Amino acid sequence: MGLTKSEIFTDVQNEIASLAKAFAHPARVAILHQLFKSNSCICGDLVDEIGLAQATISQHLKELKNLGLIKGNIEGTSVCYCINEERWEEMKEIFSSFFNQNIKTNCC
Amino acid sequence: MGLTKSEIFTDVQNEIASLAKAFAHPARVAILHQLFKSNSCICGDLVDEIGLAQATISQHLKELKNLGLIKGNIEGTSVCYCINEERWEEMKEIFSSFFNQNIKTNCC
DNA sequence: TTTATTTATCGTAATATTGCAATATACAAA
DNA sequence: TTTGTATATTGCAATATTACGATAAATAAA
Repeated sequence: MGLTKSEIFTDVQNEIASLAKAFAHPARVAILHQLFKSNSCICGDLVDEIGLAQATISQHLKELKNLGLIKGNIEGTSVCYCINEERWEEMKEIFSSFFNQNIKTNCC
Repeated sequence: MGLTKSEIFTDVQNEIASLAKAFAHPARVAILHQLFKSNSCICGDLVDEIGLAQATISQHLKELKNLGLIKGNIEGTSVCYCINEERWEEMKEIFSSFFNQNIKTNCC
C-alpha cells in the first residue's frame, strides 16, 4: 500500500491536501519567504541563500510552479521566480474557508 | 539522502512545515472536516464515514494529536476526538503571518 | 469470568519524498 | 564556433509516509 486513496475524498479535501504539501517542507517555505522579502528572485540566489544543492532547489521550485503558487520568468541565462499573486489569493481563500469553520460540537 | 535538513531552516519555517503536514493528506483534512461539522466525534464514526481501515484512521488521529490540533477524550470503550480550539487559533495565526506577507518586488 | 466492543500498536509492504551528483539544455560572451 | 554561466532533468540512494492485517489493551455487558 502506501498509495493515497484520493478517490474517496472530496475535491476540496484533495485540493487542500495538494496545496498544503507546498508548505509541508521547510525548504519550500524558505523559498517562499525569500520570494516575498527579497529584491532578487533569481534561482541562483535562492541556492546561495538556502543551503541546498542547485538540483534540489530546482526541484522544489518546480513543485511550487506546478501548484501555480509561483511563476518563472526567463531572463537570459537566469530565471526570475515570483509569487503568483492571483493564485496566492485563491490559495488563501481555500485555507481561510477551512480554517474558519464553525465548530458544531466540542465535547472534550 | 531523503532526510530533511531541518537544521538549516528557521524555527518558524520548520513549524510551518510541521503544521502543514497535518493538512497534506486528504484523510486528515476529512477527519478535521468531520470534527468541525459532526455531532459525533467518536473514532469509530470517523472510520465509518471515511473509507479507510480503523488502523489507518487511528494513525492519522495520532498525528493530529501530536501536533496538538485535536484532543481525545476517553468515554468508556470509545474515544471522542475534538478540535483543540486554542491550538487551532495559534495555528491560524502562524499561517496568517505567512500568507499575508507583503511582496517587496514582483518582476514576473 | 467470559464475551463483545472499541481503540491503539506492531509489523510489514508499497508508494512518496528528499537530496544530490552527473549530465543535458539554453543562452551569452568571447 | 567555443567557452562559460545558469537552470532543468535524470538516475539513484535513502528516508518518510501511507495503508492495513493481526493483535494487544481496556472497558462494558452478559
